Amino acid sequence: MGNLALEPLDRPEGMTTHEYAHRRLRQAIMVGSIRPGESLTIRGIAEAMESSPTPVREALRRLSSEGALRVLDNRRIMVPRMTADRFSELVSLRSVLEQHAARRAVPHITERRIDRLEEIDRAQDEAIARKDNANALLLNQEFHRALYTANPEQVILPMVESIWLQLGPFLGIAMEHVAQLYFVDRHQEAIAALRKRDEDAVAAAIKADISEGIGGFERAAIENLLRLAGQ
Amino acid sequence: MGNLALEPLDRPEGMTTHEYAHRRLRQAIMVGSIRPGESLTIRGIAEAMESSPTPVREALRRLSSEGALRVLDNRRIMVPRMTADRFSELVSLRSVLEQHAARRAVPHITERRIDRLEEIDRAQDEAIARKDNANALLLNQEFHRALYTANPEQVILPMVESIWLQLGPFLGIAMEHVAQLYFVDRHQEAIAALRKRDEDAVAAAIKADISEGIGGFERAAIENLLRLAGQ
DNA sequence: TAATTATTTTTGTGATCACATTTTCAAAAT
DNA sequence: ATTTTGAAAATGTGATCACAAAAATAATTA
Repeated sequence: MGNLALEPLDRPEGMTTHEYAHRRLRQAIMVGSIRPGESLTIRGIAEAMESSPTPVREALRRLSSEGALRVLDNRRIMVPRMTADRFSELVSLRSVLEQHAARRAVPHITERRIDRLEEIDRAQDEAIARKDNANALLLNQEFHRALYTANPEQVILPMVESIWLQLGPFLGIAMEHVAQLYFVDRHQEAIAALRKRDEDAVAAAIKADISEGIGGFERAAIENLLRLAGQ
Repeated sequence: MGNLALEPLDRPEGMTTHEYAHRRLRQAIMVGSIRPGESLTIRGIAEAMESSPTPVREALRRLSSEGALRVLDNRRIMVPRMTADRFSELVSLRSVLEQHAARRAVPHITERRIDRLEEIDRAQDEAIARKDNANALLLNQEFHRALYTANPEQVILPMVESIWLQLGPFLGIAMEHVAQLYFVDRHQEAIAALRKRDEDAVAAAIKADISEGIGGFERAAIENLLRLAGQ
């Protein structure tokens, strides 16, 4: 079952073991360190994190409820396989969900937060420049998260992150087989729209960001990629 | 912490204890048997279900990831309180999400499934007629679920159900304080649109169904209701 | 050699226990 | 009467164990 590819990830004092296990596995899945179809065992993870089955089970249950893992009939747990249909479903849902999240954020946005968005976008560009795919991915998510969390009432974000989690493993093989993930984004357009508090324009920017970014994978390309990765 | 108000709920042979605990708690929350702000204890639930802490913890973790429960800083677990803002956020997201789910279902709909929708709608009307609020609620959900699951690729449904879960406890107090939950629906309109495979009309029907149904709660009414319930 | 059977190992599951923290409740002090 | 202190109870947490089912491996048979 592999070395889990889990960078240890710092653990704040007082954090419970099950929460730590959850965060660590989640991070690994999010950045594509675990491949679609790979199966995880409770004891294996417990051993890898030097803990015991009980907290690991809690972490795995949470991740399965978050769509990141699938529990099979034999009760074994694996990272879901990707298909072209599922990918299309995920991307179209992501578009709808994030447009809505963006709209609901606009009334609460502050100049201060927009400045932070600029910062994050700059950092992402740097990561892209040095071909640091994993960090570019994380910074891209950080940009979107920083926008949506302007809205103090957060019921959407967990769902958005669930989609990211479900896309993660596929992005992992994409990054492995495509030399450089094609990072186009419409962040500057979104920022400009935010400065004007133009809800429609912000939503349009997010829509374009997604459809031209991850939505750029065409059906044939996905199937080809999956075949390449032996899926 | 009360008697949990958990009707035993039949347990298929071979179902694990943690899954059973999850289903039972989930059902209770969904139909509003557990009040907002009520806190749950691992041992209490374990005792009520005649099992032990381990599987109950797994169930509670899942429910917290599904938005049905909130884990506090003191690690205690409770049903989230409702506020007018949160309610508005939930309903607007529900509208967007279910419209999208409906659209994605239309291409896969069959006459057979539409017939089943008619059946469910009839059953719901009967439940309403005999003032059986809980079952009317469940049958309403069943109607929506039966529509969305026409789409074989299901990433949306868990999110839709997460919203239902988060609205459940509030609906519980609503049913308690408003003699009869005002059940307006646009199911017949949705069915007619489905027969014509008219995606826009289906989405419009769902949108109206939600905004005239649960969306009918006005801000003042919600705050009043919460005060009445001692929230 | 291929298929079948038997054995061993792996794995998920649920109960139990000890520990630390938090909460609750009673007693004491201001 | 209110606050403070202290003891007792309740609670979340994580490790361990026994059990049953499943998977993997070895041995046997056709």
